[in-house]
Amino acid sequence: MDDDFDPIAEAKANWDKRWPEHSTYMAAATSIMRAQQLILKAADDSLKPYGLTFARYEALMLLSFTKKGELPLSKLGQRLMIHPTSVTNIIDKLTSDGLVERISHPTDRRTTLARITDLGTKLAQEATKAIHDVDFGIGHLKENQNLELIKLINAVRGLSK
Amino acid sequence: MDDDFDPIAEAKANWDKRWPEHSTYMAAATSIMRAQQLILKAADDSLKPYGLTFARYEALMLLSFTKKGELPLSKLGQRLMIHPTSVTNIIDKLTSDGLVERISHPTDRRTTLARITDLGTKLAQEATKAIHDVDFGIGHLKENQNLELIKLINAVRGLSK
DNA sequence: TGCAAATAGTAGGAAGTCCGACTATCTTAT
DNA sequence: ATAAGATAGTCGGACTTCCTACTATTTGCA
Repeated sequence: MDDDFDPIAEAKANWDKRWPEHSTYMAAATSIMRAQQLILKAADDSLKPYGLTFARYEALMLLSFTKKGELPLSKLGQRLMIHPTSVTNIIDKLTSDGLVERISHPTDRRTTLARITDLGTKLAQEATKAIHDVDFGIGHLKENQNLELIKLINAVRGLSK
Repeated sequence: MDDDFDPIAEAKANWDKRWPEHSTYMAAATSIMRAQQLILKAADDSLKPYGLTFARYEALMLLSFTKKGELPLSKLGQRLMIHPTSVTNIIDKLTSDGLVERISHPTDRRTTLARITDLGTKLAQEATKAIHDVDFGIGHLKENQNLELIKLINAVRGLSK
């Protein structure tokens, strides 16, 4: 059994035989899917001791960067590029863990603000150390590889110009 | 309101202020996470008319590439790089849709084979046309961008050498 | 031979994601 | 002024993923 057999290379070979003009799209798309799994797992593992997931960590950090430590849920969703229902889900959990609290917006009664608590701030700091220790699961990359990757994914995201 | 405001660039700027030595890791990791969501959505949307998801489409294609149209579930899991329980889940659904059937391995009574049905084969062909129409959600990339992306993600996956 | 370890698959449960539907509130255009 | 449309958030449901067991079988070593 091949131990460093690469399933993506195998799939690409199958595509090349049948639909060569689509094979690199398939391989690039599949590569991103697999890489995401690896990164998410590394990040989640490093955050587990703090009771956080990567999704919740990102939300917490976003709040910690604001002047007042608060943000409307809708804005949170935009920044994290997730569905409104996912925001509700994430904030529900952060709230029940005492890391965030829901407060009402002073002038717009539709909107709810999430505000980070002192406990949330402290936990975010510790969690950041942990996730930096593994550099988001890609600590083995070089600086210019990171930059190149960001640039290419900007193209994927349609920001290339 | 900025309309082509980029949340990842914003996050990177926040990191640069505080932890500049980790900022490109954060940005690269986050980029991959977001790109995966976009690609998965594009793929799933194109497959929806056929009642398939990307995960199930991949499994179906893998079976269709084999000589006999069958593969042990464990091997399927290795190729798709997913957890054994996810394989069970995917094959359950494909089976109940009549696209695949479970048969027992002739010599090893522990293993179950998944075998693609005629219906499954036909559906896989049609679904492939649909997903090729959108080129896995990244049809706007150029060939060399695909190749560069694959290469960089091989590094992420630790295959660089 | 025979027992421990590895392998294959599944059940149950926790998380996360999305979608559709729905209420409440604000904005805008007539 | 008011009716139509946009925006904010939540609920319920569907789906996928993983993890922790757990059973059944096979392999391998002693």
